[in-house]
Amino acid sequence: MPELPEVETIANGVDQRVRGRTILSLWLGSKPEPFRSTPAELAHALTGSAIERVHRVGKHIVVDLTRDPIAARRRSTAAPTKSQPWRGQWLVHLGMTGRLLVCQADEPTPKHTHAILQLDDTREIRFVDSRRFGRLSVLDLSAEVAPNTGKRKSGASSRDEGFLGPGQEPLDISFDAFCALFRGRRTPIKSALLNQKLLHGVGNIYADESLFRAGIRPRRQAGRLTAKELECLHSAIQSVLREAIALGGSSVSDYVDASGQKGFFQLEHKVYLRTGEPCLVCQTPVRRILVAGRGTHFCPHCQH
DNA sequence: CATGTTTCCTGACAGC
DNA sequence: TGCTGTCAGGAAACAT
Repeated sequence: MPELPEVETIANGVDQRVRGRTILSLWLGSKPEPFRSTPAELAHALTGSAIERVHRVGKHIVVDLTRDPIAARRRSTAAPTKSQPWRGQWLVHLGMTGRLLVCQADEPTPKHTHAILQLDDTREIRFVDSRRFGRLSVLDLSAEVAPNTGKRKSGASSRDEGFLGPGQEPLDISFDAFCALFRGRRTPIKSALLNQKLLHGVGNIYADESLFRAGIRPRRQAGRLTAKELECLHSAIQSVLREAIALGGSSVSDYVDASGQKGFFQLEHKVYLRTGEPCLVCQTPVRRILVAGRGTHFCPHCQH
């Protein structure tokens, strides 16, 4: 399932392939679940827009879009002399099984394709998602930025809480800010790590792997970790995520990047999906429990 | 507010 | 072979 390292890999791959291209047209499937913006909003933001860059925020792939004033004027009769370029963003959340693929337009369309963006060459960007937990939405930045303050209007998009919300980037967060996230929380540390309102981008695989590396049991109360343990966890999360990004993510179930390549970090997993197998450090069988409704893997000897 | 539980989806896989 | 049942999980909705 795509978490931060997988999303980073996909976003980088898509960026390399389509940066600078223009979206000529858009096709949307009939299943409504994947669309958090209306089809009209999606069409308005995407059709005719140029892709300025593709990057990652938390678990979202963010496609920065622009339309220059000349093109915008051509599209409408209004002709302001000093019009700013129109700006927007296409947000893609892959959920469990979502894929964002760049391919030739004549390649066969896979089952569960929900959106196709035709580019100004012979290629397409396709959003494919069998389980339909993934979500597509667009932001109109020109409309949502107040002219005087430059700040986004409050309440512009409560639907995109996970994207614009309070969560912090785990690779950027300072140790002090990291500690503050958990202070006073009685929820299990694993639940806190999965909470996107606290940290962006950590999912089931990297929560388990980080807790193993830090030697902390997943059910420990978040607010009761010692300073030393928090220090271990802070650096464990960052090192696990960085190593996973370097290896192109973890390919469990059917994850592939923008060109269909698999990642290699699954070969480095110490506990995730290793239930009953010997711990690679102490040989104790890896145990599986349920935390926050998620399968949770840990070594009862190495983690305290 | 904080925390726990249920729901949405389909493919994979076990068992008969 | 083909059917049925179970399970996985991100995040939102709902319940406590």
